[in-house]
Amino acid sequence: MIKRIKIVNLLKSKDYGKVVNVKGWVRTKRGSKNVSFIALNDGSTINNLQVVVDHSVLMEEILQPVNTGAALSITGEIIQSPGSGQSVEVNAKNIEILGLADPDEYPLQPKKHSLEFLREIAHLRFRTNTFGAIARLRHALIFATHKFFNDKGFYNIHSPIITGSDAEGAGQMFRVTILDPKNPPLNDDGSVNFHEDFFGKATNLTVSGQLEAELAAMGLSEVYTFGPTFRAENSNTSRHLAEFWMIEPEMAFYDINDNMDLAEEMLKFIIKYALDNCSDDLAFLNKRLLEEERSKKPEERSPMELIEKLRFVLENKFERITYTQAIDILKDSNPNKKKKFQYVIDKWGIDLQSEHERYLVEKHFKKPVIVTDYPKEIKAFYMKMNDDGKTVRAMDVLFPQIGEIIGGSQREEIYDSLLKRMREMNVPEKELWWYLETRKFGTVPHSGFGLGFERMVQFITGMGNIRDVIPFPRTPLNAEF
RNA sequence: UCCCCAAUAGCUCAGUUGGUUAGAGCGGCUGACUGUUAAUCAGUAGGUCCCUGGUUCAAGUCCAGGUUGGGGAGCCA
Repeated sequence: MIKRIKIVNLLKSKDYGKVVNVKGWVRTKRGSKNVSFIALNDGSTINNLQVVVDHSVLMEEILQPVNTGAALSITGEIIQSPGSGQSVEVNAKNIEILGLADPDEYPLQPKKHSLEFLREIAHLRFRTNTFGAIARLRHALIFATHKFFNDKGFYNIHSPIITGSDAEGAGQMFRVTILDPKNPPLNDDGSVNFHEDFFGKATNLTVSGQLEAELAAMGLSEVYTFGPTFRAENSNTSRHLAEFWMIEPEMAFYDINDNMDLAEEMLKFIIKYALDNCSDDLAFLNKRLLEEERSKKPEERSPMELIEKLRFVLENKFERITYTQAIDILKDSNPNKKKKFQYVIDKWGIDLQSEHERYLVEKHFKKPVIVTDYPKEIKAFYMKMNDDGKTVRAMDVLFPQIGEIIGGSQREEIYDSLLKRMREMNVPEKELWWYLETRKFGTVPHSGFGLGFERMVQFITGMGNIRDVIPFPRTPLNAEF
């Protein structure tokens, strides 16, 4: 029995004359009278293996039903390729058909398909160059994330996916219940009696692991979560999912500056990991983006190619400004004076809109920007109050094209101050008794942030729509597959 | 949820002012071809023009409603 070799390793091999077995899916088949060529891919690399079928060795009839999409097991000899597209190829001695793909039904062709079409056949899109590259990159970025934190002595914490608290304050939640929706048990006042539900209380899917991560950090010092997150918002944009993956580090003894340093170091580590380990896939995505941009108007094109942009982020320090400085810059900016902004900046205290964030990142600083010290009114209850009593130690990391990639803060660690903020913002203190207790027993200054994993994958792959960087996207009206 | 745009062959698209039998490229199939690179060449099949209703002698084309998709905004990561 000849052992199977993966195409990624075979393409690096120089064992000419060695007989090997490869298995994979046919990308294209082309032939002439005496010889046929099969481009075979097994997902181990974006590059295809060229399999040569000499019709004097193997009957052409074997290949007759083989088409794009068919799965083959091929045994043959590694040879140095006389052709120009590759250095190594395989001379087939035996071909076993593992599974055919009826060309009348199989939707993928050896041509460019629209991303919209591929979204409709998400079960098959792993077999394309683009989605293969994204899947491999996504994996590498997951691995790099764990490596980064592990190397720094952080512990990975599995925060709960089902939560009994609806006070996490990050948007609409998905209810988790085993009650009969047509006939739920009712209280005397007609409301649903959740005491009879599975957990004896109303439960939801988590919108954030932060509060639990804070609990862990209060004993383990430095922790991070990396888990699924669910938001039942009716968001229809290219950067929102109802189910996404979030990375949430939480660190005891870190102030807001330590927090920013960590965020910047982490993003750069992961980008560098991708550049160092995924060069073939990135080169392909770089080319893909370039071709896509050709159809855009010149003024809408990105000033940098994908890889160039990643290097640029890596080599430049993120700009750090306060909210107040951001408002001053925006107030004096040309688009604001000429009323080009849809929302004109007139006074301190308003929330920054996408157009403002994009101006700061893409036009003014031309690099990632971290905005800190936002007005307390537009930020969450748990953020540490500054001495001015007006702003909190929040930080948003803004990236070109995708906007907010990280949102974080130093947390309010003083019991009385936190309780005051909860009451001001109508956060139910009774439900979060356990959260408050961390401020009662051995409280320490601490910080953390949340990074939307898919937004980072978007940035690194150059994909414009977040639905294309997660295998099976969950968005309003879409839970197929 | 709001604003804008789109839906025609398996895919990507064209379709004039409303006017006869709706087209192209790619892909499929058949054949040709001395090693091709999304091969090439010849031939061939392939259509509920998104759905429902309306206007009209006549609708792929105009109007209304709906569905789905895309872009932007909000919510955010």
